[in-house]
Amino acid sequence: MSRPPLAKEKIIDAYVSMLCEEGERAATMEATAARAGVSKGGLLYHFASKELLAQGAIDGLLRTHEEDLQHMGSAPEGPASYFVRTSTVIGGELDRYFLAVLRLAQGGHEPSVKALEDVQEGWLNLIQLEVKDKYAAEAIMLIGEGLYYQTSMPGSWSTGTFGKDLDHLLKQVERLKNGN
Amino acid sequence: MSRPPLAKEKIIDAYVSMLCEEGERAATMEATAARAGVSKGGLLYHFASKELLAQGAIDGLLRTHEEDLQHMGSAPEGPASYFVRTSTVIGGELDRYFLAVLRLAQGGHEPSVKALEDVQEGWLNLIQLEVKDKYAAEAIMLIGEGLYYQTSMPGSWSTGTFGKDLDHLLKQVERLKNGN
DNA sequence: GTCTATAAGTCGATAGAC
DNA sequence: GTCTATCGACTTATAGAC
Repeated sequence: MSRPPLAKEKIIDAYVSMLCEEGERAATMEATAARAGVSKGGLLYHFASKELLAQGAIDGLLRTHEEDLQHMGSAPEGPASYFVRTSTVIGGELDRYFLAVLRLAQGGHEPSVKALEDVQEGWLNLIQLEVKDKYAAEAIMLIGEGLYYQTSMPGSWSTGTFGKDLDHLLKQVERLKNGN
Repeated sequence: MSRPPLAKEKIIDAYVSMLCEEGERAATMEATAARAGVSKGGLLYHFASKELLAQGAIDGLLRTHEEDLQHMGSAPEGPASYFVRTSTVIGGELDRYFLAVLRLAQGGHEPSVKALEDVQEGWLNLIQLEVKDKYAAEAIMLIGEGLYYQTSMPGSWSTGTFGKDLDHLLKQVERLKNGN
């Protein structure tokens, strides 16, 4: 896990951080290089184009997403509650990659849109294993996505209206889980 | 309502359309001028900076949002269902302004983030008049925002997974509205 | 009011020294 | 591997003709 040259990881980390904290427009190759502590030419040795840099962020998302599905599938509270609960907690490795790729997707980057669709499908499949009512499962998915919509607002890292009411929100999820 | 010079409206309309259809990055002043049928210099006579152009889009959002609150408050189905239902219907004047300002906000534009917070607060207040349970109202808001999260994906204009299941989704909203 | 021309700066990417 | 230097394209904004 720590074999590849250190510089590559530092660059991806800097790129993802800039996407999360300052948006896609600010995440230029020059700014990324400066934050990673290398020169622009040094960055381009490891990532020959901006497209390859974006692909690096997508790879990180898919890798951490697979790990997350393991945790979600074996969570004592069940996949649905696990999903909604972790939708509000920003700061983990998966969240950082997710938000970074979300920013790329919202900027029109097609491979990022595709990656997010795959991630979303993985979540929905697990939730539907627990919540048999298809439309209740979809409503729960939308609540989680609504929370991501909020955290995707620049400057509002985990300061959303709903973060502090998480326990009450999970009760609403319980009501959706238990059919009429 | 139709007093101000026609060119200004054409320019705002072109700017909003480009934000919606091709994203923030493509909505340059040059491209906006071309789409509005004026030259770059002609555009800058009406909007002296890109910031003022963005403010024009925000003004359009706040104006149409006030009109929407009237409809939402007097909707026979109630504000909550009206809100979720109209979250999936893209194409109206408000939706265009909302999506345009959302793109600006996601690009890090602070005045747009502030405007969206105000719009969101207006919606939540109306929903809470109907749905007394505060947390049920918040869950309904999140479902609507989850739908907006999907429509905010470039290239997926109203082709989301949930658009065709709207009737079933509204039944889930009904369950949240009627307390336990 | 609307245009052309251009200034001034930034972006991604290349070339070549060390 | 990492750097400096620089190119060509693009973006916002200004100046001034009509």
